[in-house]
Amino acid sequence: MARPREFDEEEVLTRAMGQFWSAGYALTSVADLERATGLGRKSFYNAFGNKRTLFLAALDLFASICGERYLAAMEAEDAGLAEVESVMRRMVADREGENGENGCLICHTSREPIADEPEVKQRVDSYFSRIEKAFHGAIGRELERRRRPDSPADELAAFMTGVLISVSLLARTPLEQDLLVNYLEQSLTHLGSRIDST
Amino acid sequence: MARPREFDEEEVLTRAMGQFWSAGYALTSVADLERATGLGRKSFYNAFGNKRTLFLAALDLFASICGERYLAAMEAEDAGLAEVESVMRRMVADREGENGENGCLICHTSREPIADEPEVKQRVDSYFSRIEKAFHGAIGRELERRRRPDSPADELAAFMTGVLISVSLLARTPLEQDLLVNYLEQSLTHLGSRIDST
DNA sequence: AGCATTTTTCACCGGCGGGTGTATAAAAGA
DNA sequence: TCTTTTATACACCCGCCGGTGAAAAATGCT
Repeated sequence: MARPREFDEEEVLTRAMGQFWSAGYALTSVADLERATGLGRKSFYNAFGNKRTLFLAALDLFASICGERYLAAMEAEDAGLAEVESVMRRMVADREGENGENGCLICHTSREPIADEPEVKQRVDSYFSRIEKAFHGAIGRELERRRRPDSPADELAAFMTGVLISVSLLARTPLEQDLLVNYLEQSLTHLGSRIDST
Repeated sequence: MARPREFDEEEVLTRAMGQFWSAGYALTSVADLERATGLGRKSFYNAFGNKRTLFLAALDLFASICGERYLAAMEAEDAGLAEVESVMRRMVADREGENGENGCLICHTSREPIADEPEVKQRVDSYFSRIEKAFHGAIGRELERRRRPDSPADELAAFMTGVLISVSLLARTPLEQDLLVNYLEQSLTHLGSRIDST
């Protein structure tokens, strides 16, 4: 019927996400996206509408990737304190890998002006609440296992949510990796000791 | 001898700082600065050179103001755990006041592209290390008072540095104030318990 | 008053921002 | 082969960006 596309939409989206990830929305120009994806101007607009729409798609992709890599382990039926600890340690360790210095795209986005737009805000809020629910589930189960029905799972889940988001935000700071590791380990010590004894 | 200025340089600097504070460096245009200060284009360039130079001055002003408001209490000769706690609580409480949702200018700056420029990087680093030293001093004194010479003042100071910067960064996030208060209180609980007992 | 000096006003510059219109190229069906 | 449909290449649009030039206005000094 017509001329076929010369690019794979999913791969382009992945590259675009990488660009937003490292520079943020406001500081990514359409020229940057062309460079990152290899697409021409018009092909880009034909396929994705505009910069904003592409960004929303990138946010969704990121949420599904990171949900899989980090949150899924804590959302498992039998997840407990061990899973919380390993996930958090993986996050900090990942800072040393590819794109690691970039932290979490959604956490950064939450601090950009574009986060005021409803379609963005909704995505940020739902990701954040997914984080909190994941912690609540795992921590709650750990407390149940130790037969502490009246324990502060709410408080601890909210605390760990703050820690997780902080780690992502601190990742883009000149603070040394040592300090981040120490920060995380102390937070986990606190979590552990509050679970051990009320 | 010559025509006098129609503005007070210090007041203008303060207003400019406010603008950078709420929007950051990259997202503040010279037009924004004109609006915020009331100056005309050329007056502005005559007085401050350019946007970058003005920003450096704003950073210095901010460091001295915040150093006074927060760090000074912990840097006092006899400061201990009580001062650490009250300073941190003040920071979180300040989020509800004027400019409160903006957190700390220097913390935000550390995550902007301009932080790569040496003159900026140096200011950020020195402010961060001042924070860490302030914590180290107060926590160290508290530990001495309780006769714990072999205690982990280093670790705890680094931890609290992470907490302080996190609070500033989280301030610009859609997270609820409740969550921030809880995050801080748990961190202080951890600090207190690690000081109490090794 | 007249001059020297500085500040202010305002028009202007080239460059880059997001986004579009047009012409051409490539495929499928007839 | 010819038509239809869609994708590409590329020139182009206007508005905002940081920064500047030139002339007017306001002062102190003589």
